[in-house]
Amino acid sequence: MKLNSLRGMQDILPEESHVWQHIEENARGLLELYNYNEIRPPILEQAELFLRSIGEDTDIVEKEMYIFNDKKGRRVALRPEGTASVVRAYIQNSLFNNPSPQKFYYIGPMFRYERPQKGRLRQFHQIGVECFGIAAPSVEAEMLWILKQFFKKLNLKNLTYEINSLGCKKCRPSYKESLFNFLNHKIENLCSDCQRRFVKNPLRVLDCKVPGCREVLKDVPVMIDFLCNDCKTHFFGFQKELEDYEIKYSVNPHIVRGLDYYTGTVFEVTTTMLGAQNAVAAGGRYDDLVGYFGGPKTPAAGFAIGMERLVELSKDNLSIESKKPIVYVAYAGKGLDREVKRVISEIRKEGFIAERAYEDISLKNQLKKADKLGVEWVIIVGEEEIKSSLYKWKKMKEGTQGEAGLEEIIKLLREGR
RNA sequence: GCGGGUGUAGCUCAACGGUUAGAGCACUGGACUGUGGCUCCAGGUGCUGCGGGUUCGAGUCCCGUCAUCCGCCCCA
Repeated sequence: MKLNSLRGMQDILPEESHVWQHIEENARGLLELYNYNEIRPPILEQAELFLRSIGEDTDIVEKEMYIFNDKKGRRVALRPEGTASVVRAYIQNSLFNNPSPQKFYYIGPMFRYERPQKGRLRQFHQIGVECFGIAAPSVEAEMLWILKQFFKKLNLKNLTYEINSLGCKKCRPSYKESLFNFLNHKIENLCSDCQRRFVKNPLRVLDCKVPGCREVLKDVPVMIDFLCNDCKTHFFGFQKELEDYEIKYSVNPHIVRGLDYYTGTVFEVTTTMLGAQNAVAAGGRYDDLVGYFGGPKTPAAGFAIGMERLVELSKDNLSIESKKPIVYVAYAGKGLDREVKRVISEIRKEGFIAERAYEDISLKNQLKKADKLGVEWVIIVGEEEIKSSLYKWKKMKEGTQGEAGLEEIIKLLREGR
């Protein structure tokens, strides 16, 4: 019986994991410069955490959650996103008693039970960032700035920055009412999906791509026109900051986001290079969520980057230093294992990735293996060499070889690096 | 959850419904017992995704199923 990985769950093999490591190292380095520090919440949480934060009527909760009962019958779920867990950790550990702002990042797997396609998997990975305690738009503006820096480091081009404001508890209801009234007598003109959306979550109709719906939506009221004074001030302040950072953005009133907890600012970074899955990073403000979960009323904002999409976009324009071995230590003759271990361990001590034969094979085959590994140097240990304390070295590419003591060989390796 | 494409060796792909299913690359060993690449030889390369059906005969046609890819929904 052949065992395969589950649908939508992929192995990240060494060749690609080097790209992942490169991206992750860049992300950590950059985020820590902005005083974001890593938090590692569990991957499994009480299902209710997600049900309540993301929203019962969202697609994520309705059909995409990995949710099941554990041995004690508790409802648990694999996290479909990171924010809810970080909010939970923030409250549970009373981190609101630490000086504000509290800033976190995480890198790890998320799970959504969806139909896989290009750039979309059931287990996927996000780099997520959350900032608690600051209401000013400078937080989310800096987030876009960080994203821009990050994408620049990874050599990514052709990215679009779009922003919107979803309003707050005060102003969103009047907008929703206006939207409802607008759509209510045009409902026959909407596609079947939108008719369903209209009942469950009318905001969703806004980003429908069906031409007929787009036509209906031509003069649809937009949230921005309904923002209360506070939200308006915040949104304009946000845009002013983006201009300070010289980030080219556009206001897209149809961005609604798939999670219910967003308030005010939302943003998306998209590309045209990934087929239907165009969002590379997205986020926004969620000023009510901490309070909703019983913490002190705390403004917050965050975003997440899709790792797989990032890897897909960047692997071709990054030159990742290969991690293949530089040196192969071969032996010629029997009973030389101790000496090989001594030599190779000296070489590794110097920081060179080194490989050797682990079982008794001919020198010829060792050379063959060394060649296939693409090593630059082969050091040959034999009885003669032990007697003279001089080892044969061979530079594979040039085919040159010579004899030298271990000290001198290490010097050669250093020079050749 | 819905629609479409594709399933043959580890990989890329051939084979009119008709012998024992092939090629290239990769892999392992040898020719070459202390020297890789080139060449040659030998060799695993395989329940043709799985299960039914049609047929004298199915890798090939039909149905189902699973997997995968692409799209829809939605999202990172």
